[in-house]
Amino acid sequence: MTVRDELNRRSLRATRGRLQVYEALRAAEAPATVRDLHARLGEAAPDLATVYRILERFVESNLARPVMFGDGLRRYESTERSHHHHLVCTSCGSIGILDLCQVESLEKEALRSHGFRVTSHLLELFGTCPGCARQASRSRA
Amino acid sequence: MTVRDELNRRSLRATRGRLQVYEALRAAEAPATVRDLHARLGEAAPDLATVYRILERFVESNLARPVMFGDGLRRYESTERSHHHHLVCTSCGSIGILDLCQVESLEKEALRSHGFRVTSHLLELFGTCPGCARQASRSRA
DNA sequence: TTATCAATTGCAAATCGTTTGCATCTGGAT
DNA sequence: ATCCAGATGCAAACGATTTGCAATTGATAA
Repeated sequence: MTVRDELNRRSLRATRGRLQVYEALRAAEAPATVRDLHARLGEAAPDLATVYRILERFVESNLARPVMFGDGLRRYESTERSHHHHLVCTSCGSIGILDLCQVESLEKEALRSHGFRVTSHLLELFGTCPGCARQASRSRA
Repeated sequence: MTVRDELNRRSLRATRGRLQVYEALRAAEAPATVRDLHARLGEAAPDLATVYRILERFVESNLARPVMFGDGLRRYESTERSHHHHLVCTSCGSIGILDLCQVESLEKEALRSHGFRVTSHLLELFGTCPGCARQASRSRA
């Protein structure tokens, strides 16, 4: 399915800006901020405000997913990859992907103890990636 | 242990503003934004910028803990209550507390599959509280 | 108690991410 | 080729948070 089809299927006009942002999102190796995406597109990039609007639409249409690391910046990632969580290295900022999610038991507990029905969750893990751990042990030596 | 002691123990001067914010934080039934806290203190409240600085200090000193719901606002809660997660009702905004945390297995998996050492995490659950669920079913009827 | 000084605060201005109003442009249906 | 709702560019507005700096004030020592 081509990009245009994806957009079409969601009745989103296939404008140049959308095609560009869509590609940038796909190409990103990690969740990207609006500024990141905008910058990656260089000269031909649509206006920054437009990129904001495009991503808003993408989220509504489930082409993109917002990602929050709690640093006040909103990031986005393509929905091509399914639900997962991130391993955010607090030392170098690298992002790992954890394709494991075990919130069901928490959801059950929320329902059991509070009668609360969970519909979505926010879960990100922070720590040290192997590379940074190696460096740290080296410089410590 | 009195408030002053708590502050003292962390070599934080027991200023009026700190005492006030500390009490407001304790009294809050849910994680509160800086504006919330500032507003709750009314007339005698320290400057808003000061409240920001006070909370910054409180976090450093582990008297307060930042809480992120991904809506772009930073909230704080007292650390008197130990580590837990929140049940955020997306309908009425009420906050429930879940004193259960099962990220250890995820941490193990992160280490096993990525060599990533988790040091902290961000986990919030969104959904519908029992009150809102009742209302919804009623109006649906 | 009083003097002293670094820590703290108030105030205003600056930042920064994000949103919005509005006139213009354009994709795609006719 | 025409048309128009939807999309965009641009600039201004916003709201949360931060910062510079001068004035104030806890807490310690005399």
